[in-house]
Amino acid sequence: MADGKAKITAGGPRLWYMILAAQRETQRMLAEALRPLGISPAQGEVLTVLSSHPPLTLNALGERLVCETGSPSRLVSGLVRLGWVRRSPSPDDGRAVRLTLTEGGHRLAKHCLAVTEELEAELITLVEAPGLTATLQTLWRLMSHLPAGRALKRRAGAG
Amino acid sequence: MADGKAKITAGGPRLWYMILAAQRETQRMLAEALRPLGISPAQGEVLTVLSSHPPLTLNALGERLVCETGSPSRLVSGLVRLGWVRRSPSPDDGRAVRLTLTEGGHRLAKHCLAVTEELEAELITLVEAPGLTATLQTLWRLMSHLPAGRALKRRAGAG
DNA sequence: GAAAATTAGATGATATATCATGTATGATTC
DNA sequence: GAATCATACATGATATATCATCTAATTTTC
Repeated sequence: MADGKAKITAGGPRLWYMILAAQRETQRMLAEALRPLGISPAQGEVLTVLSSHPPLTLNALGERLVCETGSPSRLVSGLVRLGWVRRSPSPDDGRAVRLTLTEGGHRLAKHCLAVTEELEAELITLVEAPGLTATLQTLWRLMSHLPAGRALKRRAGAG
Repeated sequence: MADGKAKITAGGPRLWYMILAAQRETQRMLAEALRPLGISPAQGEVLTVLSSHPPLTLNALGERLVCETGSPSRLVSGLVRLGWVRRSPSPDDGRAVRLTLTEGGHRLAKHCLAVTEELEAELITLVEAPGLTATLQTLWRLMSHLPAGRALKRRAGAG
């Protein structure tokens, strides 16, 4: 089986394994690229979402994350401990928590975004853009009605 | 941003998040489909690889798995405990372990493969096949030189 | 306005993934 | 053939992801 000729039918790599492999590898690359910043890919996702949105509650943050499903308490706790995120009580709901970035958190989020974009650009040139665009469109169509896809949609929606 | 128009450039969903979202969702579906069989997606991967290959050592198995990188000792231990896999000493290398499926393991592997193929067929019709083919080819090109992609290649190679 | 239902978040438990270390066997070198 | 090195696997530690449970606060219902 030569490159670019993976069969989808029985015997060829299953769809899952292709997707899983892609996830593992990109995760690895991203983890390596973010290591100098001292954060994990999941933490980076939280920082970038918080930096591009008005203050979010834990729940609203969770609705915009792909890396975790429920309310990302522990993920956020780590970032609070590192000093990048602030937890404050929500003014209008005693149950809710208001999440904001600290000064350093904002700087780090920018840095993280820059690293991510650079790595992504490398990757895109690596695989020739037109095909990748089609790929992403297909993936998007595949998932736009599933939880993880809706998380991305919410994120895009609110700017 | 409408369906099928996800931008890859800044502001649109990042490549990672699309891939991560696809992985999370397909993982969820597969886990649900395999739950009646009492195995996880990772365990299912081990079973199907073992069923289509001559007896493998732990190391050789690891080289053909996407779900884990190193030597999947613990993953296999679970399957041994369940009675689906047999660990025996390798005849020609005192360090190595020879992994084979038990009778029940073979049956379960077949069952697992059937479930997987059915689910995949559903998914493929769900997203219209031509685009998906292109997607998989692109993913394959993206990863054929990375560890996870090589694992798939080894698997395809040895039949 | 009191009781019931819902919601936000924290937390414990389990499974999984990654990294590092340890131990025994085999291969290499001299 | 003894010492060194590499390999196969197991295992401990840590981080992460998922599920279930628990508490406190809000909303709903009557």
